[in-house]
Amino acid sequence: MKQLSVARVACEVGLVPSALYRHYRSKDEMLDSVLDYIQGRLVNNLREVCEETEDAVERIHRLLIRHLRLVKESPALPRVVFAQGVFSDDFRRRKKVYKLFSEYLGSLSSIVEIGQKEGRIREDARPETIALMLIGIVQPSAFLWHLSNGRFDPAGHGRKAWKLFAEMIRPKRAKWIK
Amino acid sequence: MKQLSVARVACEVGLVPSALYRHYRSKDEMLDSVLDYIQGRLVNNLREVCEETEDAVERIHRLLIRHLRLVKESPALPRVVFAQGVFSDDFRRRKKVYKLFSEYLGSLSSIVEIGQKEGRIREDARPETIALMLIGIVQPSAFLWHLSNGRFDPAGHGRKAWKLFAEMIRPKRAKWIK
DNA sequence: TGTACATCAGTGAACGCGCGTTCACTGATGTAC
DNA sequence: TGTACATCAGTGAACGCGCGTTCACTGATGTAC
Repeated sequence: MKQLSVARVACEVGLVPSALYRHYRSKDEMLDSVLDYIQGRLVNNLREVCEETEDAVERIHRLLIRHLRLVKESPALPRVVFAQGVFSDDFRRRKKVYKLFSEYLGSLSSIVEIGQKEGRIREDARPETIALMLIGIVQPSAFLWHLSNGRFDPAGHGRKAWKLFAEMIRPKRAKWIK
Repeated sequence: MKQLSVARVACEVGLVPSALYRHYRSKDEMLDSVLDYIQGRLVNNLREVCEETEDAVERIHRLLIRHLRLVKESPALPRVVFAQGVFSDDFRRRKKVYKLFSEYLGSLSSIVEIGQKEGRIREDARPETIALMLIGIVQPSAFLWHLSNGRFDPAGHGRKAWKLFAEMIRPKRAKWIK
C-alpha cells in the first residue's frame, strides 16, 4: 500500500510527512476522515436526487449516475473503502465501513420501497435485493476501470446496464391507472 | 495487510517464516500462485457447468452459484484479488489480475452469446453487459459478507437476485417455437 | 542387513528497509499596547 | 505607526517497529554398496 503511505500523501499535497501531523493525530485519523468525506458525498447524492425528482425510479437512475461519477472523479475512494476498509485488520475501521455501506443500502432500499408503494417498482422482490443489485452495476465496473487504467468506461456500462435494470424492476402490470 | 504477511501465512500452515522460502522464491511468487489457483478454480467452474448442461441460461445460473460458493469457501481469495491485486502498486500483478478478470468475463460473455443465438437470451443487450451484471451479483454480496463477519448471506442474495436476473435476460418473445 | 553419504524441508538468528511517528526548531502571520 | 510577543503551520533529523528476506545449520529420510 505504498500509494497510501503518509509520505506519498504528504508529497501529493506538497508537504513533508511530519507536517500532516499538525492536522491529524495519526494515519488512522486521516483514513477515517476520508471515509467521512465519502459518506458525506453519498449522503449529498441521496439528498440531491430526492430534491430533484419525486419519481422513485428516476431517483435510483440518477443515484446510479452520480455514484459512477463519484468513483470516476476520485479514484482513491475505492482504494480507501476496499483496500483499507473491507480487508483491513482494524476491526474499528471495518465496522465504520460496514456502517457506511449499510446506511447507504438502507437509504437506497427506502427509495425502492416508496417506488413499490407507488406502483412504479415491482413488489415481488425485496427492496434490499434491488438496492444491492444496483450497487452491483457500480462496483465491478469501478474495479475494471481501475485495472484497465481507465480504458474501460464505467459510465458506458452504467447506461447499458440501466436499460436492462429499469425494465427488470418495472411492475408487470400497472397497479392502478393514473 | 498484517493478515497476509509472510509470518502470518507461515504460522497458519504451522511453519516458521523462513521455511516458506524453500517453496517460493519471494512473497510475490506466493501471491502469484494464489492468483493462479483462483484462475484454476474459475476455469474449472466454467468447464464443469458446460459439461453439466447444454442450456446457456442454466450454465450461467450454475456459474453464479459456484462463484458464490467459491467466495464463501475461501475468504482469503477476494483479499488477494482486490487488496493485493486491483489496488496493488505492482503493475505486473495488476496486469495479471486484469487478465484473469477479462478472461473470466470473456468466457461468460461467450456463454451469453450462445444463449442469444439459441434464442434463450434477449439479443438487444451486449453479452459483456449481461456478464458484468452477473459479476455484480457476486461482488457486492461478497464484500458485505466480509464486512458483516459472515452475518450477511451471499447465497441468499444470489437466489433472490437470480430470480430477477433470469427474467431480465429472457427474450420478450421466443425467436422460434421448438 | 548394516554402514556412509546425499538430499532437502525446516529452523532460528540476523539483516536492511521503509513505514508511521516524535520533537526541537524555524519563520511567517496576527495581536496588544 | 512601531515594537514585543504569541500563535501555529511547516521542517528535518531521528526513533522504534515490523516487514520480507538471507544464511549457516539441523535432522529426518532415501539411496548405494
